[in-house]
Amino acid sequence: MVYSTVEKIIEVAELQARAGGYNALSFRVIAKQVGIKSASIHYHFATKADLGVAIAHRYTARFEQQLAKLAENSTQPSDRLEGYIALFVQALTVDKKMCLCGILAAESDLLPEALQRAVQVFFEVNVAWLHGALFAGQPQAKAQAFFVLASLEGALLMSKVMQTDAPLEQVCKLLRQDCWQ
Amino acid sequence: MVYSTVEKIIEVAELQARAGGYNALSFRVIAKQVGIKSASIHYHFATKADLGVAIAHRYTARFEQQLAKLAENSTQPSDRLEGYIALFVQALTVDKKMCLCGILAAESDLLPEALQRAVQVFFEVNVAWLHGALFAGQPQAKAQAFFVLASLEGALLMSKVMQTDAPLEQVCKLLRQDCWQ
DNA sequence: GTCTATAATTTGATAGAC
DNA sequence: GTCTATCAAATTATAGAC
Repeated sequence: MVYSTVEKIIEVAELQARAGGYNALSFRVIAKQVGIKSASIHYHFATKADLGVAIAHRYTARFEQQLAKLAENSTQPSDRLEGYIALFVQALTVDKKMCLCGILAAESDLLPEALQRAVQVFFEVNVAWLHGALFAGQPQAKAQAFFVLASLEGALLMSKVMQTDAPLEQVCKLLRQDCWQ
Repeated sequence: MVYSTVEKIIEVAELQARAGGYNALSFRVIAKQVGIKSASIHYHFATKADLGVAIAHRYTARFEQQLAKLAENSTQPSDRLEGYIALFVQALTVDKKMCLCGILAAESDLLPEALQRAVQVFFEVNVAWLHGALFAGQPQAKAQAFFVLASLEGALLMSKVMQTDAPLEQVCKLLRQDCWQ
């Protein structure tokens, strides 16, 4: 796998933001990890806000690809839910990081407007997919979509700070039970 | 109501942290709002980490008082759930801010250790209360407790960034329906 | 308890050479 | 595209006067 400098910057920056949020992003720290100087980052991203938006866009795009694959690989809503859950379990157990847009959403009051909007899109995309691919036709489809996403974001955040997978695991268990009782 | 300088500092700092997280806290900004100089804050809180811990402690203590009052005022689990839900609805619609410990939990990877622990306590306290006051005796009490807290924290975060109360409202609606079906 | 003054560091960003 | 050099501003924190 060959990465361009831009891709490396975004990758490193994403991991940093997923650990400490937007204000934890530092051009110098990113540059050091990429192997360039901080001034060079400005060639690719004029401002920090631009970099933030780029991270959010790539994160959302990657998520969308995975959602599309989930819908291809399974038609059963319960199978799709299982795949959707796996995305959040991976964040916790493999990446050992928050959901990028989860942490940015929490900080959204003080984010640059363009970044706020980019984070908002992530949630709209997810709610729309859950609504259409999991709960289509159900009487409270929209509420169910909110519920699944909210409980997974919240459980991820709890598992991070409580330093145990239990919250996310238990929430997933109840989601599997309750979604189509 | 008369406030000491320490109380004013904590109050202002809490609101700031609930908008942008730990790194958005600025001694100078806090000092200006309180009406003192930033150096004076160090008289009350030696380091920024100490201030962070103080905010989290007061936030958790206030929450605990409200939880105790909820348990006093009602014995019906469904009534207690209603009161519990109201705490998060108030954060969104009155304070128009995140839950302090929700936003700090998201950032927990890069927080000072003492603050990490303080935030962890908030979640332990809430899970314990939900477990005992709402789901006592139920087969999946612990999982239910995780579920209620996670979905409310997540819904709050979604409502903030999507700039609509819908996610929190819909999640609350489903919680009322599903908790004791 | 609060102040002034200042240290030491880090921040995002720019100018201009190569 | 990346570099060096630098700027202006912001950061937490400390020393010492009052």
